[in-house]
Amino acid sequence: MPELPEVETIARALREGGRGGVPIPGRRIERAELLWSGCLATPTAEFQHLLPGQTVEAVERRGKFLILRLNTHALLIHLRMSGDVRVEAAGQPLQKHDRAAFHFADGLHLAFNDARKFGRLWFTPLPQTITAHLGPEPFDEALTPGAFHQRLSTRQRQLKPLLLDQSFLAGMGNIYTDEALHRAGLHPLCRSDALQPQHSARLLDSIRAVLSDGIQRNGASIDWVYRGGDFQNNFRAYQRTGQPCPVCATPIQRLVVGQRGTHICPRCQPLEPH
DNA sequence: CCTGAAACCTGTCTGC
DNA sequence: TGCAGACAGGTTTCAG
Repeated sequence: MPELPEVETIARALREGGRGGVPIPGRRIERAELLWSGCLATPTAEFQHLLPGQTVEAVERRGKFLILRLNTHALLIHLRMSGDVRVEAAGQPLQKHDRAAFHFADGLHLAFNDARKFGRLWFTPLPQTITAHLGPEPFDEALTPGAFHQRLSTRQRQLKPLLLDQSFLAGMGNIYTDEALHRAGLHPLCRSDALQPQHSARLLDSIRAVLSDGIQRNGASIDWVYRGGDFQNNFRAYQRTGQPCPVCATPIQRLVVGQRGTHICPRCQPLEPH
């Protein structure tokens, strides 16, 4: 489920509580339990020896990474396609597909659940080395329309795969990319260096608009992967094949771009930008 | 540098 | 009911 708005929603719940969640900053991890060792991307020995006893000092998000800052290290969580985290009372039984559990000293645990086993954990003293390859945050004030246009026009890439490239921009996934391109009236196969400055500005505005909407609605819940958000009720293109475009009523089409299901309005999103 | 395909996995849904 | 196939919110790696 997780793109930037979903990860942001989870980070906020872990940090501040709300939506039934409990804040975890200030809590000490007494025991770390690895239920499927394949999810740990850093050495197991450090994880087992240095993690117990550390206290959660802060919860942050960078791109789609969830970052728990501990005393000397950080725990990074990437949910990939089907990952999820739960905070619950220690008495609650672990669930099917739980891959790791962090037991707090005061009777709570944080469970990392991931049916498809794509998600990963990193336990490291230098979290910035893990996130170093990421491009700018979409809401970074330094990312001006001019700077964004510069980034777009110095590459010769199809727009959709470029927006999905985390080293170009951090946090976009399949849903929000389709939604942003629809709002901007740009075709996913349009070349990034074919955009005029006004197109780039429109795209940046659209990206920020769909991400803001998603965050405001606590993310999107689809299929059996559920988070509790309701942005899925506001999709204009994503998974709306055959349904009318909310702008011009033309049926939404599905195509495949870069191996990803892609949804467009053929009328609002012509190949030649205008 | 760019594109497309395959790989990593399990679960759900559709159609025969 | 069973079964094959398509599809799924992501990322990495490799061939051309």
